[in-house]
Amino acid sequence: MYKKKLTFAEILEMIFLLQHTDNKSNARAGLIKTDHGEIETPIFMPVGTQGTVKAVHFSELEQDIHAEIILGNTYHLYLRPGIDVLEKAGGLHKFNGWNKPILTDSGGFQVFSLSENRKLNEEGAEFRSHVDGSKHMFTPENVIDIQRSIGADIIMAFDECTPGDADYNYAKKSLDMTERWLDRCFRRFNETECKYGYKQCLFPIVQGCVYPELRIRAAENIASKNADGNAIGGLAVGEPTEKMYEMIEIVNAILPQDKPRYLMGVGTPANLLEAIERGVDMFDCIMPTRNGRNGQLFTRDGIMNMRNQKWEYDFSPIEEDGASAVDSLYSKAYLRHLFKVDEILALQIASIHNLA
RNA sequence: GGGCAGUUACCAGAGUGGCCAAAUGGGGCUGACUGUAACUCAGCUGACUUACGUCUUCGGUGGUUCGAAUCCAUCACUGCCCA
Repeated sequence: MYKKKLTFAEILEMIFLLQHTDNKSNARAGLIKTDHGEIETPIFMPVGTQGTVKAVHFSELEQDIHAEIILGNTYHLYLRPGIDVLEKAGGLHKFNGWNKPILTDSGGFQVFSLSENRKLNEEGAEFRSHVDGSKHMFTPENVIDIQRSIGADIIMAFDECTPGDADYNYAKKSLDMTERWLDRCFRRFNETECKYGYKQCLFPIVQGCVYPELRIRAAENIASKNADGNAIGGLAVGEPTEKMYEMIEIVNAILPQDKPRYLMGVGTPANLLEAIERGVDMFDCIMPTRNGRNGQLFTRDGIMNMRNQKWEYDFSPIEEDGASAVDSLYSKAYLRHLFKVDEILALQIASIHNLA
């Protein structure tokens, strides 16, 4: 239980204020401070790969969904609109008009998802653009530079997101390289600064696939970096869900208590709750927006495909304003259903607060 | 009244003697989606069957043929053109 009273100066210094911890689980409630505002954790961060959260207006994000931070993606923003455009605009916040915190993923996930379009080597990853086939090189150094230009509040180390079914040897070699890349990321990060006058922080990413030995090694290495926050990557990428939970437990036992823990790319409502219980503070996932666009909801009665006839829909509590765009409707309905989970979390977190 | 074209599954529309229960779209049904190359993808969509398979279909009827959605005759209907 975190009981130390902090001075105002101390609070200002901290990026993460751990407010309460649960005594029955590893769940915590905290506050992340950035120059674009505060984030209450546990937090789900909607994904806005290309600078905009698909099918959801910023006004909806703020007023209906109460998003406190959104994601952008280095690879996608680098290709379009391009770094020169973003720099000219004064960074992504100015470019897209989102004045709250932003986190950018490094492109490590594209190393995984666009694996047919890239070649990996020690130097970095050579990509062929999925847009026009042009060749581009991503290295730990230029990925940091690009993220400096994008100007997100939280930026991510460049890693290889190892597939969930990788064998031990591959996973180990992959982790070895990710760790070397991490050192290069920090070096570059420390010798550069934000271009727009506010603070950026760099989160390293724990890899190691489903192998406890590798995860432990990775977590220990990353814990020693004393970063402002730490991420767990390479999960929900093909491994069994139980393995994912097991890895989270192993890693969170090692990662610093007093820094936010970010489980990348996860996930389903159940995944969120399970991970919060294991001490995760931050999440992102494309699932709400994609499933929203594809008409699928999570309900307490199970998965619901909204385009199927057997369901009778009652949009009345959702559509007070009579908006007509069907895809927007799906997304909003979905997002609200998902963020109903937030209500459950809110209750849990409230109970944690009461215990304090 | 004359001439021409056509009628195929829920709809549109291929198919012009056997490899056809019949391409492809749409529609319908059902899944999937986890740091977003995906407002996308996959399966099913004549009947019975878990399946193998069997049966009934291509406007109606009657033929030709070992075999017909496909050829012939005839009837019905639709569209266009000329009177």
